[in-house]
Amino acid sequence: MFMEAKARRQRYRQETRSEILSAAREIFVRDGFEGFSMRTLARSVGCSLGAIYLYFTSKEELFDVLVEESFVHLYDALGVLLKERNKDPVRQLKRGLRLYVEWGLNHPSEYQIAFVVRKPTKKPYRTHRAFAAARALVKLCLGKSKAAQNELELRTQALWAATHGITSLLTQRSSFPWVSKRRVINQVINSAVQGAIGPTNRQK
Amino acid sequence: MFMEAKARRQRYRQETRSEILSAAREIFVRDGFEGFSMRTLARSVGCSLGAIYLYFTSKEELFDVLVEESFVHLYDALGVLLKERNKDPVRQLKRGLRLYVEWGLNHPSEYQIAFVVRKPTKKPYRTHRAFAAARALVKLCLGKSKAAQNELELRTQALWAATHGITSLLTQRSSFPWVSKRRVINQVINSAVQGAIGPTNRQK
DNA sequence: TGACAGGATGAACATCGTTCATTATCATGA
DNA sequence: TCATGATAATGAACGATGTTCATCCTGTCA
Repeated sequence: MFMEAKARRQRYRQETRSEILSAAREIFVRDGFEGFSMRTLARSVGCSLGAIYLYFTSKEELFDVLVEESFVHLYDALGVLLKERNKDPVRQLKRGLRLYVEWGLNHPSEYQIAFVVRKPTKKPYRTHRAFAAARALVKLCLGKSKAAQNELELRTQALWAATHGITSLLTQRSSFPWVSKRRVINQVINSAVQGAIGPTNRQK
Repeated sequence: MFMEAKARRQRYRQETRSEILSAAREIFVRDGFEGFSMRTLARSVGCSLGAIYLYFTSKEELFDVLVEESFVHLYDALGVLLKERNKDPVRQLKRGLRLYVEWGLNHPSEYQIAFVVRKPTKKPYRTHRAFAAARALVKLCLGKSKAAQNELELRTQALWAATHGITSLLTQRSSFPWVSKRRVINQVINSAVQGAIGPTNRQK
């Protein structure tokens, strides 16, 4: 009769917290990053403006949670790839990168916040799981070549940079006269993967 | 005795406009994008807040001019490359891309505004001269191969995307544990160029 | 019933970009 | 020389933003 009250309190608290989050996500997806305001959020939730600050210390923290939540799905999708050991690692790697790009196209606002808007001085998002998956696949592709394995980190970073480039441009400047979004994605990924798993013949 | 006054007016106007621009650039470079406010600008210039709106219709237009000014130097540097016809076009292309990346590293705020922050829905898309320069060099590299030339635009776009990716990441997340900025840049550029001038063996 | 803890409120603060009625400045025409 | 008209410049104001806080309301336990 005394823990019960506290538990119910906490449960209720968690509940309204989720309501705020889902309302925030709806506005965020619909109106984008600049269409979002704490006041419209409060109106949508049906509570006062100050109430939101009882559940989130700031707008930034709210976005952190929102983006982190969204990234989980990407993590999961990429994690599945790693488990399929029987497939050709190069094809797996390309599939993973395509998943990454497509996820960015489907979640432009989240991608923008995670890699663009956010100040890098804050704690980074846990994008490293996706990065780790890429590194593991590159390692598989490189095989037993010692020279290439020594460049594993370098090659993975470059691979990620190129993939991020096309993702960022397609989400941010979708009105650019792309010859074909799908073909450009493939061209970028194929080139980057080829370079990542190729020989270490870089001059100087 | 009558055009003279008008001319002096215009000269003076141009002068204060330049003063505003240079003060704005200073604040912009020092405090970044969010440290910038029209009020601090007015204080720095030594005029009232409203006065700035006599010379620029909005903060956005002011940034447009600022960024456009900065880009001119990049254009010039890349334009020189195109004039040196005797060199190996592949090396020229790589040099141009490295120039592009380095320019981004030296002008992170401008790069961010031009390709990241800015909404592309404003005035119609004006493909940059830098892109045209890249396309011209890729065309040179491709030689007489008809099949490859048909993919000229595709290959250039992918090349730009990869280069933008590393530029964007290095400027935005310079605290990421890059194995070596210089080596990553080279790895990205070498892979992307190799892919851009390679055969057209892409499956489907 | 009364006391108490915690959720919720709405007014307020500081700041932002932008606008506008008003004033100051100054070269020119009578 | 003085009035006129055009333009530069001002500062107060508007609406909007994120955030805070003193004040209520509400439900739980002795």
